[in-house]
Amino acid sequence: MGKRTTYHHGNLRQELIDRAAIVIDRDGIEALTLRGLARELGVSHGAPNRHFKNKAELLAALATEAYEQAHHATVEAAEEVGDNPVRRLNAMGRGFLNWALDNRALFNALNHPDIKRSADEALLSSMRTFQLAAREASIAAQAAGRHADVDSKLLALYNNSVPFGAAQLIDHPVFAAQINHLPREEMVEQLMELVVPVRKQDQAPSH
Amino acid sequence: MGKRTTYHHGNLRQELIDRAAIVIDRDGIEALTLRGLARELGVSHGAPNRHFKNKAELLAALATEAYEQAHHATVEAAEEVGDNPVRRLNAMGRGFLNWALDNRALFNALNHPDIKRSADEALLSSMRTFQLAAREASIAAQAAGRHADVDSKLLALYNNSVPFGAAQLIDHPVFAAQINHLPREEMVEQLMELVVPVRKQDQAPSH
DNA sequence: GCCATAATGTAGTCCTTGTCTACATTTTCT
DNA sequence: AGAAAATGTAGACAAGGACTACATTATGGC
Repeated sequence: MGKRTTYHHGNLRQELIDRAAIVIDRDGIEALTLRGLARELGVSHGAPNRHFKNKAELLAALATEAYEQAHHATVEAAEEVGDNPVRRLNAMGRGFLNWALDNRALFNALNHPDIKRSADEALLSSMRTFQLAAREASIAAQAAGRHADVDSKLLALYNNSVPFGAAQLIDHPVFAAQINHLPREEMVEQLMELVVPVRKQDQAPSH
Repeated sequence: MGKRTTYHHGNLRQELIDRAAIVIDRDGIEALTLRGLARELGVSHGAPNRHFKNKAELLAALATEAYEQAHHATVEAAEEVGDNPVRRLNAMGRGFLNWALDNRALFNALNHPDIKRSADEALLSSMRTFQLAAREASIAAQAAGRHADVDSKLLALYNNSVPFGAAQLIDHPVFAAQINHLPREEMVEQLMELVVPVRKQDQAPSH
């Protein structure tokens, strides 16, 4: 841990964010302290204040990284399935859900109810980038014929709600017991198949 | 506030829970303190400890009440629409979502990532009651022909994910901008219509 | 290369909070 | 009525957030 020879740490800001995610996974969000992070990284208790004015700002930075990662995960998943807009929308849901399940601390940061209060420009920007990609994918799929008759904003909400809600429920101590009999990848795929069916056909609304 | 003449408060435990919800709505979860609650209720700083061993236990109690209220709201919504299992499932989603939007603090408590760590028997019990009702409604609708071919546990996850995820997203500063043009009730109804269609027909899978 | 200045880390301080303990008051039960 | 349980109070202490003055290092103009 934290033993270093140089006076300056070199990369403290990013390591604070990374370590915060580890601590949240390990001990919970309530146990996250700036002083504790400083100890784990081998710097003095005041050092984190040079990078984050306060604790809320650290949370905001964590959430910013969360949105960036989520965006990356969804876009990458879409790229893997080619050009079909419906397949892309389906893939983005899977990509997001897989990312959320693999990065609980970041997903929690992204959903932290206080995040709205301390949102700075960087956070808002990462939110918008992520949201825009999700929205555009939904609109493209709709233009390709999926749920053509539904209000597009509402449809985007629906498409987004499933991965967000499922990520919440899947590691819920009571709800999770239902579904852990399925392999993760299989479960994610079947779930998204209910939202945006792609197995049999892409665009016809009935089956 | 909190001026009282009697030595004993009379109903401190419940008022701590109620006030906690108010504080969370007003100032955020990070701003919730036991001493602050004590001040607002006009009791000494140690009084809350008589009812909650620690802060986590207060959060657990808040979450317990949240699950009880959520259960009540969903069951009541189901009762209002009669016996048809598909209509009931649809109504429960609407009931939950409307409750969540009207009770942000309790919904946040119910989703607090640390809740799992401090779950006592009362909380687990309220979780199970709520989860069971949701699960049984999903199974009943499936028995009535809705998505008969899908794994029932996965289908229950899907049915639950939408209200949970939507409640998260609807008051999100960036995502919300999309949908606030619709009246709330209308939006909830249209959203659940996408998950469990009831307007045109109840049981036929195609439209 | 030199040095003014910014960036970054340290140590000390103050205030608040969580939690424990000893004690006070009230309610409950017999 | 009186013992025992429940509930509230006051004080103490450790830990954390946030501020300050100061120390060390990095950087950019010259």
